[in-house]
Amino acid sequence: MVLLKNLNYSFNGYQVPVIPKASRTTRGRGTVRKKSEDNQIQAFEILASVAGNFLQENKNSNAENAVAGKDSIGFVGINIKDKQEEESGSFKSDDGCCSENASSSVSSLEGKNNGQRVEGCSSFLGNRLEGRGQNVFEKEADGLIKENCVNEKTVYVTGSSAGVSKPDHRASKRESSENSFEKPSLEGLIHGSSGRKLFNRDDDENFARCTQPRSKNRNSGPLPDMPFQSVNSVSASKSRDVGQKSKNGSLYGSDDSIGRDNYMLESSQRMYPFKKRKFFKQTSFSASDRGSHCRGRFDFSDTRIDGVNCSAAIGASSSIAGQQMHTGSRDCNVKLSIKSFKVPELFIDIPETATIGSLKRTVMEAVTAILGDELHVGILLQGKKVQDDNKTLIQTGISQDDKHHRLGFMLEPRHTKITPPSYSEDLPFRTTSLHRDISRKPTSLMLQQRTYNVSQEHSLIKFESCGEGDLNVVPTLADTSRNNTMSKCRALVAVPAIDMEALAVIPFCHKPRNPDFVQRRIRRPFSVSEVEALVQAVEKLGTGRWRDVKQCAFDNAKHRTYVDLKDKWKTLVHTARISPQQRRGEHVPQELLDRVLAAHAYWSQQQCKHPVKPL
DNA sequence: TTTAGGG
DNA sequence: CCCTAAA
Repeated sequence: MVLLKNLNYSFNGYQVPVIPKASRTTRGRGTVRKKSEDNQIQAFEILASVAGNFLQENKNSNAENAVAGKDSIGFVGINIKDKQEEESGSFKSDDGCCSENASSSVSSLEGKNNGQRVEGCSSFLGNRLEGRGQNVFEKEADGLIKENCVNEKTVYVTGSSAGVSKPDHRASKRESSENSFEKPSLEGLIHGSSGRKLFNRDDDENFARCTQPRSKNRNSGPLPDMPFQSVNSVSASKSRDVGQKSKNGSLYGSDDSIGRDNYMLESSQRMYPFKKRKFFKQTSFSASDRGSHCRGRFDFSDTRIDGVNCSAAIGASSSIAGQQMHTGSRDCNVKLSIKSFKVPELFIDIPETATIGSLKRTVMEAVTAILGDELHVGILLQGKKVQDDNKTLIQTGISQDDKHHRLGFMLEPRHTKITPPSYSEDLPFRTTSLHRDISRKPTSLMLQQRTYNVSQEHSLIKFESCGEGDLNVVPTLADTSRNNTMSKCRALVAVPAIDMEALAVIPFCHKPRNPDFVQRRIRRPFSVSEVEALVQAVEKLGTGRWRDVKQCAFDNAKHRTYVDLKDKWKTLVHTARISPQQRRGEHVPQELLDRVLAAHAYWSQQQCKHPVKPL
């Protein structure tokens, strides 16, 4: 979560594909695989996780206190016909404060018109229901749909496919976010707003800070006893073109916005969320089925309701595809298919002097953060949070009286964690010339830092105020600790007191918890900055201590695992060995590649000749 | 959980 | 990036 100042842009309806997150981080094509098919809540959670959606609390007029993500995003609604007003009362807050947690309903739609389309409907807090393909609710002429109560965040979708979409609430007076949700193009989506909040952002560059020599904190354990000199000599021997070059540092001068742009482009292109082959075997539809239609059926009790065309929106900004529930004890499968969904509304704060490239990147990060990982899916049943993951749907009563079972999902941050980066200063491998390079960060980075600084001043979050507004929690065994007040209130994006580095830290983090589904992580190319950080860390720690490398240089980059670093190193070595013409992707400065080779050579020797030192 | 490598 | 055998 980042609370930024400067220029504020809000992006409405930035459409993104559903990106389920697996154990670690990610986005991108991914696979959602279901291993077991029991209809447990857990399964629901996973499915739900596929469609994430955040609700950006946007109504806080007080910029200083603006907190994004304090609301969990409620999205998927299954067979919910009744308004949640009654229930929502318990967690509703007049000022949009975090008291109401995720369970509040943003709007309730009752889709009854098959085949009708709804576009740009329902924008609560900037969230939009995305009507794509067929089977979407038609937006009502009067535009009611898009007027939703800001405080209510869950969109309920009726399973039946008949009727007219209609909002139950219409409190929001936001108009700005109206119907501009189609494309993520900056022009179309940005609209200046002021002093508003923040959003999650990923920490692509966090490592950078960690990389910089700072007070020690060696969690990594003892560093190799490598004589500084010898190291130097090693690299020096190979270099002259290696170490020496670094003093120029020109490599960082290159505007990496280019890379960023590519990155964005690439990202957008790889938004494809799942691996078709693995996605939800039981269902007939594939992830590629972008149209948001749902052929699911709801079957509570004995009555079956064909949910053809029930698609509609998934909560706040997601589109749901299909669902199916059976009552029986044997054949009861509940199927959900959540297609793409839109990112609610992103607020970006960026200095006027920022470059377009950095803006793009910022947006990218914001989106990434939102779709990233660390999300926790909550299941709401009749407005109450179901916390026992082990209960079956039946036990929970979800597959019974359809009238009373309003099932909803919400996304919320797992828990916030801020890990100050650490980095030991002595580099056994490099000489000071390197430090110079390292310290010289790319423009974009600087920009970011500034941004962070700014936000730092305004990132005060009040989780405290989350006390009572909580949902009525269905008393269950599991997850209690994790889902108590704190986390509940924090909703998707909590903004803890931030500091430069903390900002970079992903606001929510969670552990993989649904082993049933595995999704491929989205590809996230290493930026030059990251490569630099990696190189530096490896120079210092060697090639066999990825965990330490991770801790030292990428501790805050949750999306980079030590395995990733190891893999990256592997590719870097390879890259360094091939001709520049053969290299692809963002160009890594030759200087860095040289260092890679040098370090690789050095540490290889160290490894082979155990305690022996090279040269 | 980490490493180390192949895929 | 993923998957895994080993450690």
